[in-house]
Amino acid sequence: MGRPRKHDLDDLLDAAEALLAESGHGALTVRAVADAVGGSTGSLYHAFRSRNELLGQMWLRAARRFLAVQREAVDVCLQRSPTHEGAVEATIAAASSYELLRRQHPTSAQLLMEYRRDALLDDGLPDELAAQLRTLEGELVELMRRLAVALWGRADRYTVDAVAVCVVDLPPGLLNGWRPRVSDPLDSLAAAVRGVLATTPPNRKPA
Amino acid sequence: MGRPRKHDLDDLLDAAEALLAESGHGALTVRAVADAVGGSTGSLYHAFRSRNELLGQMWLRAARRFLAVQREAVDVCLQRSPTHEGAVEATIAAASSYELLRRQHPTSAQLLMEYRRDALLDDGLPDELAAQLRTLEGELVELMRRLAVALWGRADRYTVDAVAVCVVDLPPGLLNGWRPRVSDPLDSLAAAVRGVLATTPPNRKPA
DNA sequence: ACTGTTATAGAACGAATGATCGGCTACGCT
DNA sequence: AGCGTAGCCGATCATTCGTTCTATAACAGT
Repeated sequence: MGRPRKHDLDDLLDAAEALLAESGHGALTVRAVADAVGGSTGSLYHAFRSRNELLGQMWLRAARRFLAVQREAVDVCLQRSPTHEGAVEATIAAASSYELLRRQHPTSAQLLMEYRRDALLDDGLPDELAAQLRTLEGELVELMRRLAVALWGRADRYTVDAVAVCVVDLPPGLLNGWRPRVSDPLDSLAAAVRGVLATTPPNRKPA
Repeated sequence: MGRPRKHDLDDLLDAAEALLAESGHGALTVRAVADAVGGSTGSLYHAFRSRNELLGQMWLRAARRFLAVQREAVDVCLQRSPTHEGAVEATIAAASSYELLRRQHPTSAQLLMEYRRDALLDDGLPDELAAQLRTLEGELVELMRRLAVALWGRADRYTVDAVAVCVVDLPPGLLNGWRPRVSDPLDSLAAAVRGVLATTPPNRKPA
């Protein structure tokens, strides 16, 4: 019962992502999002409690999309070849999955690569949203632990740290396209990942 | 002639950097900078034509500091050992020089690692400032060309691109300390640089 | 047709922003 | 001593922000 929605919630998040991707952080205002979908600020505040929650939902959706793509890429690689080299390729695939996401959801990929969560979101998100973000973060850690086990047979904080470097720290700098590249950024990323994996953990060499 | 300055221009830039580093992009307002040095907004607008020029000067100073540190690190390495391995270590030193800068000017280093120039500065900077930024960028390219020559004997767009990956793209993600690290980030960086350099250029292997 | 519920529209509000302006102060020079 | 210049101060401007508010529109159930 009640009046039907004029705009899907996803449309609002799409508009917000598009504004962020095309015009930058400063252009992402409540009014701009409302105008972009042909709505009003009032109805936007009926869909989201605050601007911060809108940004939080936007981030959560992008992160979910990313994790789904990354999970599948890792699964395929690990299943195809359960050797150490297979695990290395799985880690490269995990790092490269930003590029896969970009094909499906370009603005989501750009969002995740260009902005850190803390820089975009303020504190004090609604409890449920904060809980979902924590859950998702836990799932990402779990995926990294699986990679660590596949690589070195154990998932302690050293090995997981090395995987995190490859999967979290490396990709944004290498795949975000602000600098004109002549060679394929994915090649650079793969080389960097191999370099990091080859030197960790300290007392173990790849077979 | 004229009244002497109450606050050095560098003090204003220091205050701006400190605000940016400690409280983030949103806290860097004209009033906040003026308050931080115990001055007024009016006198700040006497020192800088606009907020944008203040940010531009801040960026320029940080970039100059960075290039100076990086230049010296590269020179020392290249001079000590003119072999290919020496050049590799020089490239690692260039990439690691964010860490050196952090010791001398912590907020400058954080500024350069955390914020992209285009994301912080608006267009339409004063001509002289824009020219100085271009000049500095040219000097950075020149330094990268020197590294490319030391590494592979030539500085074409492929080799310079590879050096740029190591020196420009890799360090911010690996050295910016938002994620708690257990192993030394500099080790990860060195490993990543070695990985990238080992796979470029396509038809050349390290001696 | 009436009622209840939900969504929308858009004006309005207070706070904060970048920028401007006129009056004032402290110095060097003659 | 008096003047010109450069710098400082702080009230003030118009604008824009996130948010709130009230009235209205569109549905479902009876």
